[in-house]
Amino acid sequence: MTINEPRPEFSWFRRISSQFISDKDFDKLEKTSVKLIFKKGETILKQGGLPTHVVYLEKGIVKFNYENESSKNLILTIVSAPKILGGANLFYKDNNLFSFIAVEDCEVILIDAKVLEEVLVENSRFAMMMFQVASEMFKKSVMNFISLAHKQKEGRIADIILYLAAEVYNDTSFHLSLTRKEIAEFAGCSTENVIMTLSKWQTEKIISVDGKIVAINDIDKLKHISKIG
Amino acid sequence: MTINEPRPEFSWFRRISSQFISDKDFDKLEKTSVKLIFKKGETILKQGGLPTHVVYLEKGIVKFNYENESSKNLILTIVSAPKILGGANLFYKDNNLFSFIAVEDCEVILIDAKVLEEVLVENSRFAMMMFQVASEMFKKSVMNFISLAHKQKEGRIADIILYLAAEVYNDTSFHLSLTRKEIAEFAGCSTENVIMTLSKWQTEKIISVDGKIVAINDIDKLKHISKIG
DNA sequence: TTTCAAACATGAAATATTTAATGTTTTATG
DNA sequence: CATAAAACATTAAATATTTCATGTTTGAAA
Repeated sequence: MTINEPRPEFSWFRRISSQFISDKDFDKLEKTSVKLIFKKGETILKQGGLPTHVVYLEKGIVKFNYENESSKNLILTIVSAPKILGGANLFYKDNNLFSFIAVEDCEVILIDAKVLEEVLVENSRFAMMMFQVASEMFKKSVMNFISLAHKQKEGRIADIILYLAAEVYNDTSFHLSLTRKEIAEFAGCSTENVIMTLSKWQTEKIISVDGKIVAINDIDKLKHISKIG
Repeated sequence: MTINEPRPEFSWFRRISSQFISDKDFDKLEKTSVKLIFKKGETILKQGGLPTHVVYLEKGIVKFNYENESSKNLILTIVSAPKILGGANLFYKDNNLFSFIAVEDCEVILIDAKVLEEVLVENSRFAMMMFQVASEMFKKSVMNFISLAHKQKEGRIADIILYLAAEVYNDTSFHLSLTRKEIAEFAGCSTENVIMTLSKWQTEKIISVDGKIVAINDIDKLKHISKIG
């Protein structure tokens, strides 16, 4: 983790915020913010810690990771920049429910939570927008959980591949930055199951896998697997 | 479902709101609200419908129910009155992600979402408080899902019994208003599994079950089962 | 009160999933 | 570049879970 000067850009966040708050208020946020660079695998915000900052992800990919008492991980969702990382950690005063961990090198701006709250209180439309953003993230997690509860492994892994293509990499073929173990933690199953399923789909020509390179060849078949669970 | 006159009381909601909004604003909410009574099993708010109202649960118990394409249900969480039913349905502009269904007879006040939004925009501290409440609900669902993903059936069912005792019935012995099937939909497992597990715990004297009456005899053992998963 | 449907209950068979054992490949680091 | 650790991969055995078949009990409605 290294500190990077000078002042952060906030480009995407500035654009969407400008509809709701004044330049003065945005400057206030910017002045108390700090830009950091996290390398793959580094923890941006730790589960159990106090929510002193709100994370604006400017570049990179982040996993929402829950670790239980036995050190088993569960990935709640995975998001790509640009995004305000909210969910339960935004507006929520208790200790962070989960960690944010960089899945790829990330550029991140940490916004002081106190200052943000001041700005939110002064700009209720802005607050509403931020809550919408947080709800959006919540919805992503819930949909993943629903898949997890309703479907068998194959349906869950199909959902994850489809989700990654549509929402994270924005392409049907992509360089997978997650390990098989992480996909398993996302799907709530064993690593072996992920490996076996991907291999099987490879032989069935539904996807092509070459190490970290994944390409969806037959998205309809994948969607069908997702549907029948 | 029957309409009940005259004006709703809002007692709990009025009390917590009074710290944040004026009587005038509260009256505005009250005037556009309608009090309804739902019988056990009736749907208060339907999945897929538009979030035209925010639900204030004055009396009773409600399940958050998600139904998938194959008509299989998943219970996200269960809450008891008094409570503002939020989560993704509050402040969220898309169609409702899930239904609210009465698990026991309920007294409910439907608040016009548009009017509430007006009041929220005018009273940012009140808005923040409502966000907190919604986040609280979110946390409950997420914790249930985490249990679901990390633990085996017994750990999950133990979590549910503990949750119901602590958060819904506020007693270690209670009249269970859920069927075994509903517990299964909460735990994400088969009905048979719930029945077998409860019977097993009954013979092990961890709980007493007599039809709908459930009593926790050995809460430490139950917590241990929850812990080891 | 009778009757029917749903809920509750149990055990066995079928299926899904994890664990363990083993080996190869890739990746990071001294 | 060598080397160790992690990731990837495959299989069989062990375990967990669901499905199915069957029967009893309970509760709501005619």
